[in-house]
Amino acid sequence: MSTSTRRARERANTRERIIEAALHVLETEGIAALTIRRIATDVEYSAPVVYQHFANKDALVLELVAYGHHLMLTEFRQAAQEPDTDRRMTRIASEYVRFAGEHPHLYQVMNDPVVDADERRRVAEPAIDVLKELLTTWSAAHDVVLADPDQACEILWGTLYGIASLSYLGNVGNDRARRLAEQALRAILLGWQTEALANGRPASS
Amino acid sequence: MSTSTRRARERANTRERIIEAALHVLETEGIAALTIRRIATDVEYSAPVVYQHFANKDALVLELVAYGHHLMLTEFRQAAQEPDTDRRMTRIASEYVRFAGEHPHLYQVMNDPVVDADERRRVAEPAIDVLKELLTTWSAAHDVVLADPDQACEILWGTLYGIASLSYLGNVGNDRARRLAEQALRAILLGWQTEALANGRPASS
DNA sequence: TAGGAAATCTAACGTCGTTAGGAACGAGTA
DNA sequence: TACTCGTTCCTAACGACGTTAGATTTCCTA
Repeated sequence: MSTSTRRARERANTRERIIEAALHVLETEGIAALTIRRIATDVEYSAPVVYQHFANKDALVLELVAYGHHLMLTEFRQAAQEPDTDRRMTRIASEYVRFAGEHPHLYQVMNDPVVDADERRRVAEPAIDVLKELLTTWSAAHDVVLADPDQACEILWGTLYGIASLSYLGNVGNDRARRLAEQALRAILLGWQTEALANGRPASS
Repeated sequence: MSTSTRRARERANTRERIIEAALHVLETEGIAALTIRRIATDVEYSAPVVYQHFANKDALVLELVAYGHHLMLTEFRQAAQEPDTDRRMTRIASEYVRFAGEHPHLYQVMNDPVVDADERRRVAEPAIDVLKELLTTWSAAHDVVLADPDQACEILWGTLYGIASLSYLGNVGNDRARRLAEQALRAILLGWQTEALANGRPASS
């Protein structure tokens, strides 16, 4: 009995080591270096051992994607502690882009079309939920009734993703991208605010 | 003399056929099917022949990327004919996202980090310039002085890219993404307008 | 200590991008 | 017409990839 639990513990341990090795390779050398053989070598095993812990390479990569979103989520929660409602939104924007700049390869994999769309959406959900929550409190604080909060959240998420991509695709530097994101968010929110102010009817119709 | 020109013509012709075959494979079967051997088979040659026309696969792919931007540019120019200044901007947004939805695999390759950043930026430039031009006329028509028009253009470009990506990454349907893009653009522009109106000073500070 | 399951390895398959080396072709010249 | 030479093209191969099969070793248990 005790030996079987120990074996299970060892199994879980090597599984974790594989993930960590994969993450290290990805972050330090990019996605091109992320091969099964390379990862196996780093954990001092032969390649087939990896397949005892993951069905295939995609499953392993998905684990990295999930970790990436987890990491991003914690940074989001930190930014969400900002008391000022408006500044909180721009900080989220800034943090999002900063994350993409600090973990370019991880960010790239997090949004790589090769990983299954459903899985990608699933692991991204918690982070999106934080944004949604912040948007809700923002709209309440400014008496802005959004006709479709989900839609509004998707707009913000897409905008942040796009501007962060400008950075990691090399179109603009990360610092500049952060400013762009902050301003984009500010402009969108201000637009919704004025729209709601102009007609008593809800914004984002 | 005449034979050498004929040979050159034939060379250029097979080169073109290779590009067309590659484009066809990409658009109909996706990037995973885009292999040198497959393309060579489709033009009834052996694989090494491709390397007489392109230094490597990346060079061939870059040709597809350039074509994609060319295609997008023509659709942009068409949308730019819309007389109404505001509607013109939302139409650009809509067309951008529609393009991504109609040519998902091509769009994916157009923004794939594996193609060189400088080259990618270079081939994308004309399309961005159209957007910049439209933004300039828009700001003039609304007496909105943008502090940094380039920055403003980058924001719009990034936003469109992000929201279009929501569609091709499978987060939202294409029709919905088009509406999102239109609204995002509308909100941003309205935000800038308000900002400019509020203080006599320029928007997008 | 013998047996059997679990863990691990080596070797291989098929595919990829890419290159080397030689065969076939076709135009200009003796 | 026969020779030559540059171009064009193909077959074969290399190394690396993800992945699987089968043999071998390790280690617990009875």
